[in-house]
Amino acid sequence: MQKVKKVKGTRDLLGNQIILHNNIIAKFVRLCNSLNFSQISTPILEYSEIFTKSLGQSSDIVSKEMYNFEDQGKERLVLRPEGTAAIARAVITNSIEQNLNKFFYYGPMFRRERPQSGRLRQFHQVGVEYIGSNNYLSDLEVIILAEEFLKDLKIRKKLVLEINSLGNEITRKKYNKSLKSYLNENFTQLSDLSKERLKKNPLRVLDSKEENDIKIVQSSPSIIDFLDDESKRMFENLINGLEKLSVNYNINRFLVRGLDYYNHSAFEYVTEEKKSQNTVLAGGRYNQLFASIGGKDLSGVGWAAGIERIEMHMNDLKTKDEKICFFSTNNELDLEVLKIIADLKINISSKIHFINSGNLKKKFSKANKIGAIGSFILGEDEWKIKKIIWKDFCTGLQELVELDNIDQFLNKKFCEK
RNA sequence: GUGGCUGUAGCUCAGUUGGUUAGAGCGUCGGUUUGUGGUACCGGAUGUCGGGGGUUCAAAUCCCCUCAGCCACCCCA
Repeated sequence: MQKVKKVKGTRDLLGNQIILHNNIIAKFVRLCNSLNFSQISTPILEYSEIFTKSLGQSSDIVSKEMYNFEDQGKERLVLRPEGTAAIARAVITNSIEQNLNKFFYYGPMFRRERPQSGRLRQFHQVGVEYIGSNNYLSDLEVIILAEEFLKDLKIRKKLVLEINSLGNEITRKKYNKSLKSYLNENFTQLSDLSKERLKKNPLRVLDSKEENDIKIVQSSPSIIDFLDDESKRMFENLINGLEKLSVNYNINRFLVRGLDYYNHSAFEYVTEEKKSQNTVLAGGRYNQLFASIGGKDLSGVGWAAGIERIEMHMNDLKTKDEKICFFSTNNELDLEVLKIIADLKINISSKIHFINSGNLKKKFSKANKIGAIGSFILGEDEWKIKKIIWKDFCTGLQELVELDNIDQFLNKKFCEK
């Protein structure tokens, strides 16, 4: 049985899934608008260099996960793997670098990985970017937005906010050196994987999952001790602010970033479930991003959340949409029924469904099966006197409604709900 | 990219140590006479047992290959 397949790691959204998906976005949009973030939508296609220059050649995203191809005009294009770099590009190309830009966005992202729970090749993100401010208060503002968003979705309590500072470039350089020498002292005890990581990106050893690595890492030097005065002040201010705002957080000195453009604050909302994909929302500050793709020296802070990962922690929603069916007793009246539906001038949340086949019994049965709360039935006798039957499926009672009054009848019956 | 598990009707699954026409529940369709559903009863249809190859008198069942899905590593949202 060879059915047509969908592309690996992609999903069709239908039924309750797309309702949930749209709900999440709707809540996000409402919240962002109210905090004066404005929407931006950038293309899914970008030139490869937008990401290769900003994320870093050595990052996994660039080195092996990007959908990267040459189009018919011999241009190197990619399906965007993330939002931040693309938005930075948009800020530069639209010449709005001098503005204070508060953006929010949502849409699909693409990474060619092996799919598993909470990981897809086409996935969807919502995110915000606060660009042009180097003030820790902006960090706080986007974190508050994240807090409100997660509370609105009723998943905040399932998550822990972890936060760290990566300092600036100088701190990182110094710290890297110290960490490297520490790890080299313990080289023989490291896992093979971490030995490899030590060469490519020593910071990554910090979030290894190997038991032995974790032990070694416990007594490694802490990046927080390497922060220069400016970075230190920034981090302290941020922590202070979180305290003042009663945001629950956890300082996690092992929290690092795989992408080159991050510095200073880094934060993640994670679940403590054993699931492997436990990051739901992640963000931080970036000060080298703009320069890396040829813009002014701008700084920003932002985060992105995976819609699919949010969904994993949400309860199944019960859709309680009311349906009202219309059908005839005699198929010759079907066009009349359709005309009645077309002429309705109503403002109700219930959905109108026209049943167009089967004998009368079947029609009732169908109406019942789709969960209708009641039906309008047009019979020959009633049609002659310009009336239609309304049957309430809960009570089983019927009444006759004047066709001229059907709008009022419906509005009155279903409006207050 | 590496590893583990799974693949039988539309869906959820059963299928005993290889043995005749491959099963159940749900769903679907039809019926239980007239213009009335939800409940009940009766009946029908549907599968190249993921695909290909092999072993055997005989394969859903054993072996090999392949594809797909799930899960984990890597990495990340």
